[in-house]
Amino acid sequence: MVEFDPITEAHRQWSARWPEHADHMTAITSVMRVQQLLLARVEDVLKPHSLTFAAFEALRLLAFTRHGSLPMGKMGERLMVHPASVTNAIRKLESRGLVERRLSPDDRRVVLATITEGGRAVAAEATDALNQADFGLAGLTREQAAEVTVTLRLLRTTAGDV
Amino acid sequence: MVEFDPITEAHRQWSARWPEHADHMTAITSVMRVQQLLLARVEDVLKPHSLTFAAFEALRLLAFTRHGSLPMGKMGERLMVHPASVTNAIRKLESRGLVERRLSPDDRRVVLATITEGGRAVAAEATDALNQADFGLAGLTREQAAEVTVTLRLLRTTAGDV
DNA sequence: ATCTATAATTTTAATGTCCAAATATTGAGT
DNA sequence: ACTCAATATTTGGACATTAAAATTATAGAT
Repeated sequence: MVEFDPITEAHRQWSARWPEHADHMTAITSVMRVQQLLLARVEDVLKPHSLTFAAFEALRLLAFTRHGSLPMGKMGERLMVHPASVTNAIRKLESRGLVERRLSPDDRRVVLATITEGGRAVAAEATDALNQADFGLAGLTREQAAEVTVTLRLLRTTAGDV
Repeated sequence: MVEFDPITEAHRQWSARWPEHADHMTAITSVMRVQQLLLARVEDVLKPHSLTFAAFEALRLLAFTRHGSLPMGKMGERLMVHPASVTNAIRKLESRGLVERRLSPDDRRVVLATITEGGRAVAAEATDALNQADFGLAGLTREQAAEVTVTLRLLRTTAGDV
């Protein structure tokens, strides 16, 4: 709890000078702040499993696939992150033996990341922990959580996503 | 535009296994994605002014104050970032002559960051650029932008913010 | 006066993200 | 076959963020 809300204060400052832009400024600031808060919460939950959120998402994605493997590039698309970030995340998982990398037999430019048995176990435990913690959103009902998604999808749409 | 939406797909996968947690998972993922998109847009607008969003916010905050200066610690509170991040941002601004640092006469533990005339000029230009670009949210009406803020405030409240 | 706990800031080290450039491989056209 | 543009991934560089330790200064208690 903060004595006063910095975001409300920023909106006040902006309204006094550029009233027609204050709402957009505040929306951005809210997104940045919420992301920061939620990421911290989620990573707290994942810490005992030695996973970052990015690593968790990569592992979870592989566990979902039919054969437990996916080309690096496809992972970047699905996770919506830069290819270099995938390289980074997979390297770390590989060093822990949770994932293996091999060249695709079909196209040797392609690197297939494959989840190991150990990786599946860690993914299952971490998933359970996050679900129990409701991803740091225990304070929201399912309806409220869905509302957040809907509102942000509107924003993603105008941003060229979706 | 993506052929299919990775977030919708993730929701489908989650629903098939842990239906009671799918909405919370998707809300988190949406927040992360939107933050990434908006930060990229905002930083594109700021690039010609050689400012990152973090640096812009620090400069803007100083320009708002009565005397154009604030203790480092207070800046961290207002910007809701780690003290080390403030140190980092101010160091960079100082090296460009946009901000000066001096010890507080009242308490010599305190460092006062003070915006210079040059800093005010850059802040004004960058602010104008962001306002013109509606902070990357040109696709949203003021009402829609306000709705984003309201929805996320609900989330911030349950997360102990506000 | 002196000691000690508290406070403000910086430094250091570990991570994570992105971009741009480099490397390797494929595939299409001639 | 041969050339060349396109594709997949990694590497190196620039930043940002955080936690934890170190530094310096203040203020309250004895």
